[in-house]
Amino acid sequence: MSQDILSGLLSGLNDKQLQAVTLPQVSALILAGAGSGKTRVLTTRIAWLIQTGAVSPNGILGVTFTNKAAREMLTRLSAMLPINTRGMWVGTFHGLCNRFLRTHHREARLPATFQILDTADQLSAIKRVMKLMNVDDEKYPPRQVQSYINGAKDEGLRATSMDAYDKHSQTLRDIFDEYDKQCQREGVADFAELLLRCFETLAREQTLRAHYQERFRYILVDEFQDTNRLQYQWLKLLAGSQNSIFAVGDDDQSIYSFRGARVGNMQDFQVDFQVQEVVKLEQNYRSHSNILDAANAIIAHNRSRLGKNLWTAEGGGEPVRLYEAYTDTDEASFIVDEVKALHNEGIEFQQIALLYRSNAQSRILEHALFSAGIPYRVYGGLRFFERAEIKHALAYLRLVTNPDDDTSMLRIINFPTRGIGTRSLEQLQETARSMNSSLWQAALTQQGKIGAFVALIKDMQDQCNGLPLPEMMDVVTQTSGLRQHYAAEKEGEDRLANLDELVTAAVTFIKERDENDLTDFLTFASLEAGEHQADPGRDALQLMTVHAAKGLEFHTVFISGLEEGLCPHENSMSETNGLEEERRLIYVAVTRARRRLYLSHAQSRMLHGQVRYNIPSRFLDEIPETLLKRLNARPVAKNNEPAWVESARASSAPAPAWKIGQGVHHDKFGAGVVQAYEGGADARVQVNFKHAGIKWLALEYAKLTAT
DNA sequence: TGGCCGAGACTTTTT
DNA sequence: GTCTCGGCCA
Repeated sequence: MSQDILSGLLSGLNDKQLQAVTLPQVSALILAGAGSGKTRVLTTRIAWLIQTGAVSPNGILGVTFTNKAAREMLTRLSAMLPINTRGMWVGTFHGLCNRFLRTHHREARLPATFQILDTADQLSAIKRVMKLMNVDDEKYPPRQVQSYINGAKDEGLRATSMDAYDKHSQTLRDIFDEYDKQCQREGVADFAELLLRCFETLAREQTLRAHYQERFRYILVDEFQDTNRLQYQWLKLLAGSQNSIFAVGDDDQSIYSFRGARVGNMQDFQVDFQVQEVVKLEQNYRSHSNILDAANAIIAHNRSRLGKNLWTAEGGGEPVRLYEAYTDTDEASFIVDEVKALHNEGIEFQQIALLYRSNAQSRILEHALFSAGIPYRVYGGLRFFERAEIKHALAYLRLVTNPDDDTSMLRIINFPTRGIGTRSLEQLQETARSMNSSLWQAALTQQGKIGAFVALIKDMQDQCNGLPLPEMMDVVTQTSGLRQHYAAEKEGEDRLANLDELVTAAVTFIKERDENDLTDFLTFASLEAGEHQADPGRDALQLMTVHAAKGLEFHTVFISGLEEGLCPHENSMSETNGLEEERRLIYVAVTRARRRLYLSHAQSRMLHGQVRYNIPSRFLDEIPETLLKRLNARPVAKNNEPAWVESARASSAPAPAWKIGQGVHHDKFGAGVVQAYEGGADARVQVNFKHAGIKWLALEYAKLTAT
């Protein structure tokens, strides 16, 4: 019986995958290329460990970066094995640290109901600290202060260990210090704090550390190339001297260094954990080889690599299409026309993605799509729990559990307006400061409007006591006056609908987790901000940045704006290894495509309200010409046809007919035999090369000679 | 308190 | 081009 499960688990794995899954208890680095079955290996490894009796589900720690990835792992796992995954520690770094901190809040020196600050909350908390400290926000832009603080925490540093060699860095350090004190006072933790606090607690509390080290015999990490210094230290601490870490990652897909991700962790890991063998998963199950060859050729230009080459058992497939547009609008209309054609051929819109380097590029594409009536969906806007009305409602709820949360208090003390103006607020803040207490404590001493607000929150606390979550949502949105406020607003319907949706979210939360704890729900809202404004169910084209596309795949991918300055982005050039990261970005983008890939650039484009003339991205030059099919714009379009149609037609005229079975020679691929032939606008031949394998070659460009 | 206007920014953002 | 923020006025 269990033998059956075991062989079922392992069947269908290729040699490398099998090797990775069945490694003995050693720390291992799995270099998993794009589309190489990484998630499958990771989950099968866990299932295999459990099924062979190496470890109980309790002894496994599985870490990912996104909630989606964590969910995916759990879902697959429960499909593989008849186990209850509920008690398993599989989750995101933040989710797991949160779990730890809730359980051991005393040792971590946090209130049991501590709240989590998201990025926006953190920024306003920083602004508050700076105001209190009388720091000039022209000299110290709050956003920069924020990235200073987060950058430090990501490295595992506190204010006390920050260098301060001049006035400026001293001030930054002081703000950092004050900010942390404020968070502590208010019982809140930002994202980075979750990790740092968990790390520090484990480092300090010997008993706790021993307990978890004893427990987590097998630690598995997804997207290891994206770990920052602190996350790596955290893993090391948990691993201790006897546990093993199974790290899966791809250095070529490291695109988050601007957020503290440190590819160097992969090299360090090999040394620190005496990794004997790096298992490389290079067989790609996603794309045709023309696409992979293009990706390989591009990434080969990077110097700092662990080294890896993707290959596929499938054929060459279609050539990579390259379009040079005159303007950004021309580029957009080209894409629209191609998308229409593809859709007519039966490709679903949702199987087509338009990728770009920066969000600013989406507008013009959206405009063209909208005019053409093509349904599309843009990823990356505000998420559900980030919407203003939702954050307002949540702020009331946060005060209900933890009235000392000043950030939430300030958000809603006068929203909807109840006559508490800037002046009275300043007085209240002054009082709080002199009492060295939270705003709430100060407010308790007040009469008048502030007193009425206190009474309002107390009333909510009473009403919510013992209620199911969805009803709490109702109580709060009613009692606070939020509903009335939005009902009276001209365009308030959407916001009201979102408030209703909040109730639904609470219902779903209870159904899925079988718990009714407000703090848990609020944590969920912070840690899992919800879908990026989705309109699912409808077949729509997918628009997103390259970053957002990581981990996804599509039948057809358009990568637009491949121009110097945009991609590689000009701002990246001043950063160390900036160019290499930009190249990895292109690599990620290219490897999203299964069957068809379009690359495009425009000679001129409107950027920041100015027309800019860009030269084609250097990355385009790195793709071998033999893999490309150029669809160039023509200055004049006849018959109202898009310019590129004519161009394609014009190039179709002379096509030397190759016969199947004919021996040929190619400068790069060497000797081969023609296997298939296609005529028409883009005549091409399929050649089976002795050494390079089967490839489709565009006759227009490939220099083939008969042998 | 809210609305309007001008200045200035503007790469990417798993949590 | 377009969004956000801060200041100023009704």
